[in-house]
Amino acid sequence: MRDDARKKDFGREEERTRNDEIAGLTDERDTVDKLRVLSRQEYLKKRETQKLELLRDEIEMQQRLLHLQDLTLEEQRELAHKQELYRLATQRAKLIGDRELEDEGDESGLAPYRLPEAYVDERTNKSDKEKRFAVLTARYKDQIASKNNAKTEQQTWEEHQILSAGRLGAEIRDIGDKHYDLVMNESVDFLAQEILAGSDQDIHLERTEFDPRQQIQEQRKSLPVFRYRKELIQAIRDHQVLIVVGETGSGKTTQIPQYLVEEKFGRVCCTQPRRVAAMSVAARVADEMNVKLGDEVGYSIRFEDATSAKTIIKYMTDGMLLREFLSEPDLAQYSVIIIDEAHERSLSTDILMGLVKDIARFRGDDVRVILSSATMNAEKFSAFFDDAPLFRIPGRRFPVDILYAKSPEADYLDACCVTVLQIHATQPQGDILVFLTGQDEIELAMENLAQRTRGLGSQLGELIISPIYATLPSDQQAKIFEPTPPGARKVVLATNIAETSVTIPGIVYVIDPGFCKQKGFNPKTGVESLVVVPVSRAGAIQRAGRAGRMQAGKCFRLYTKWSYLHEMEENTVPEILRTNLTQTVLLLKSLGIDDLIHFDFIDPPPTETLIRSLEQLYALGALNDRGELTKLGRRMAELPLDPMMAKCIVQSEKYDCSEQISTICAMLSVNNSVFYRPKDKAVMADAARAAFSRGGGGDHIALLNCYNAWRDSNFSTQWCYENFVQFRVMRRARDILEQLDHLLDRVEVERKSNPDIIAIRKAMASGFFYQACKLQKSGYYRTLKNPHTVHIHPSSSLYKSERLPKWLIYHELVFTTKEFMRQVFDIEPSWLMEIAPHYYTSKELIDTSHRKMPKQLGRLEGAKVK
DNA sequence: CTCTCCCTT
Repeated sequence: MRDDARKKDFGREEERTRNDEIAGLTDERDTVDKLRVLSRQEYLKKRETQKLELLRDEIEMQQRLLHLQDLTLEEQRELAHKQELYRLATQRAKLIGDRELEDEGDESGLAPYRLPEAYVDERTNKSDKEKRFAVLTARYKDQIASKNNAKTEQQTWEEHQILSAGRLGAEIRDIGDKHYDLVMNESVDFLAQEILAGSDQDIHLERTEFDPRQQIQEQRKSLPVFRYRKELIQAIRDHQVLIVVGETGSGKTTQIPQYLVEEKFGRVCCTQPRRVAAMSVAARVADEMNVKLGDEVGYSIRFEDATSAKTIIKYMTDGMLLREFLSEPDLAQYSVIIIDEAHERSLSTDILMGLVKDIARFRGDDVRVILSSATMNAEKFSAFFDDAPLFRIPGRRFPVDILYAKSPEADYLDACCVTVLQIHATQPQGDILVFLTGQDEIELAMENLAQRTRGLGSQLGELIISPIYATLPSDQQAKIFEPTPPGARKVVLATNIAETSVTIPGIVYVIDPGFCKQKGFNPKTGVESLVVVPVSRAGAIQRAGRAGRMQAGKCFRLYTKWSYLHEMEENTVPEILRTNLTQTVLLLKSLGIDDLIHFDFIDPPPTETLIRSLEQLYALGALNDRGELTKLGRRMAELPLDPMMAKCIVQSEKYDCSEQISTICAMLSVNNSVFYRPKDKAVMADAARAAFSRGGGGDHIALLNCYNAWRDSNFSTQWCYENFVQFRVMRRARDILEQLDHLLDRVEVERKSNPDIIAIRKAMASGFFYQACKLQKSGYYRTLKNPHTVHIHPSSSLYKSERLPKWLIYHELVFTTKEFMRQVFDIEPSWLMEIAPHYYTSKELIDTSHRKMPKQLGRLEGAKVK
């Protein structure tokens, strides 16, 4: 308190001196100018770190955008340029420390470096879409401008590509090359077996060198889809549902909506499985049509709606369209519905397909449906939509040689590293992409590679090792986009993120060990799992394709051709078959779909999953005993949360703590790592994390404390850094909280604050009573319903508690090496009687405190006996 | 005494 007051006084003092200074000036205009300068100085000082953050985000954004368009050298160079700017700017910030920005400029006689214009309004901290997209689209404009030069690097590059693409299935080298013996004594033998054919007949484009607008139109005409325009439009006229099969680079996502608008089909919506894709494709199309983004062409994603009454082409995430069904069940505003990337089979896409099929029947000739997919699953989609015709458009890709291991490898991680070095020693220039299963494995591989390359520096070129996975802080993610220096070779160790979400420039070689981590769900126990499984053939093809984005490439599969053909599944099991569907079931119920067992799913989920969801919704009071949606259920469906959390929010009113519960729900929603734990600073990170749970109350209260502390720091990045908290994740939690706060009005919950941790935990328990468990004599826990043994996850704040709580509620049950409860808090059994008398009998909730319960020591002994 | 594959409302 006192500290705060002093700070405020200090601020006022400063202001006073400044005002005195200003008062000394006679000319009013000078005053204004001076004010402007002062405020600018103030502004610069205050916002420098945040601006750096923005630049970094922008880099990240652009990197994510890259995968949507064909990569050009311009794009890469611009990105590299930005990264260099960012590097210099951060370096400079470090160097000058507290010195005034203006001073340095004077000393050197040069204007100090200024960051690009911020596109975030510093008052509201909201992004200004127009500015933001001016920054984003500048890239395309630059590209067009530079093409007007006599012979650009772009042209040279493309000419080179045309030549190299001519040799389809370029020579396959014997990997057991003679250079290789110099480097190491072990190797992995490969057999060259097949070629993932390229299709690049359209790469040569004719150029007219005048108007940039014309250039854009020329570019559009060069896309493979263009030559099929007439037939495509005719097919759409003739058939209500059409499956468009086109590989990446065919231009289907950007062009088809434009053709439809040019042919006056009416309003078009096009769904994407990812947010960045929806945004960047919309930006691209707005540019091609020469309109302002958000007018005729717009996008709609969570937290951002860039559409208006004028919008005729709307790109959106699939989940967003699903939400639109709630307010407009027949989607009457759209004349054409395009579901893009349907082959990815995301949960939302699958549900959409069922709903859209129904709409198509209901609305008749009034609506057109287009499913856009890669080759896989296309026939299946056609069968689902009553044998809808397929329309095939060739893509644009370079050939990739595929090599299989001669015999299975026992230790694939080791085999990966050996193969990396084999490629490095024997293959021509080009970066390597290795697919691994998770962060742990990536870190192991980094160590392994570092060890193997130690002392080899003089014999081989430098090997730059970069990791990439989703929870890696964004500044470290940026490393994979840095151009490889001449003579060196980059190795990117990636998770599945590199399969679809991020495209890394310069990759020529792919190493595929054939595994990935995959989420699963056991409907009988409600346990989620995250286990390593073999990839499907479709996944393997997708991975191999990553080698052929820039030039002809090679893919090394660390499994035999026999296992590829006989042991691997054809397709990845769609998400709908391996997730908890409670939230989806609630959504469908609120859309008036009563008979879920017979809903038209393209792949019907296990009946147990649906029944479990229905039971849970009944227990929560969202459905009545006839399975009909209740008023409570309708309110819960409005909230973009898991029904258990939605229930907590609705119930929080009773405990006067809706603010606290909303905060906890927002923090729980950003499920992945709020807390950052680098290996070398693990002790410090753990200590910082422990500080949030000092007052007790379990992990949920710790999350609340964490958010509030960050809010009290005025959402500072520095604070995040000091407390090993990920800024990116916290910012997302803030967005979610803001959205929940708006929705409180709609679900008629009053905003109230109550810091009492008992009230907060009771409110949380009113949604999660379903997931309670009780300490056993063994020192382990046993769930009350569907009894089975579970363990507190070691990352939990209650893991090390001296006296283990007798009763716990968990947020999530995940099987990895054991059945772990992630995010737990302790409760009194009497609360369960108070909250869910319909669900528990008093017998189940007998307090056994009179009996002797084990402490931490006893638990360990128990483990030893077993 | 363990890590959290990837997405989305």
